[in-house]
Amino acid sequence: MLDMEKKLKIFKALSNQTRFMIFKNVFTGGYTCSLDKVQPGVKVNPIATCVSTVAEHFNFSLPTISAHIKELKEANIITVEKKGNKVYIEPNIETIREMAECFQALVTNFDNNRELFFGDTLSVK
Amino acid sequence: MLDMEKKLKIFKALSNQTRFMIFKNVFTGGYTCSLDKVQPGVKVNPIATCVSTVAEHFNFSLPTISAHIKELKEANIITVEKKGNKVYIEPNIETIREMAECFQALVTNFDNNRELFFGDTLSVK
DNA sequence: AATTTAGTTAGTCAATTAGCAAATTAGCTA
DNA sequence: TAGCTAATTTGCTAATTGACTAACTAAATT
Repeated sequence: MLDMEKKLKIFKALSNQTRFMIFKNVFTGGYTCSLDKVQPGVKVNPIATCVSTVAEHFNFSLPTISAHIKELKEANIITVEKKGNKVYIEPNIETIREMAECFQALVTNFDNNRELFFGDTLSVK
Repeated sequence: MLDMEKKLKIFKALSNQTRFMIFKNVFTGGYTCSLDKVQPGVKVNPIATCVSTVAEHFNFSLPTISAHIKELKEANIITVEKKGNKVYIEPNIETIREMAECFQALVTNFDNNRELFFGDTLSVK
């Protein structure tokens, strides 16, 4: 379960446009870099990318992108794994699934409460 | 549909602990202030609260809380309505529903892609 | 009409953030 | 081993954020 502190980190990580775009592209596999460069025998998720490949797609310096990726990692919405001198980045689907569940729980509870206590109406006299 | 700019605002709004707590309590109805003070004939959501009632529950000044509420409003995750000299605050369930759908769509697409393209396995040789 | 209540606006300040370049570390390659 | 590639760390700056108090506006109460 995601406690408040973890949620705050996730929201903060996703509140910056650059990080949001990195996340988007890591998540949708837009910047795949691993399959064509991987050493024989190295096991890497085929949608993984790496820091410099991500950086190629932004007009920001590598250190800036690296720092953003670190923040996404610390929010636990991506995972990173060093193989050789590259750092492979993958989406952390479990955290996203939990976020979906949190928001959905809010909606469900809200609807249930409204029905149970207020007869499914939003206004009172 | 929530475009990127709207999502960024929502994430930013929820990335601050004070705003997160305000949101939580507005959403779960913890700080109800309206029913016992409402004027005859004034229609207010029974789970609505107002700015000063929220502020009572925090060790921050009223202007600070007011500014936080403004940011939550501009992120469209709460709505505010002035009645007399009070501002009643309500959760905006529709935006939360959309957030739940966005995260769920990400999860669903990820699972589908993995199954379709990678045979439901995360690693390749 | 004067006072109180509810809330916002304006101005200030310290802390944090997001960017950069330079230096450093670690691993690969010739 | 020397040099290249990938990434991180360090130190810097400008902009933004989150808090405050004081001053203000608007509505309700006395």
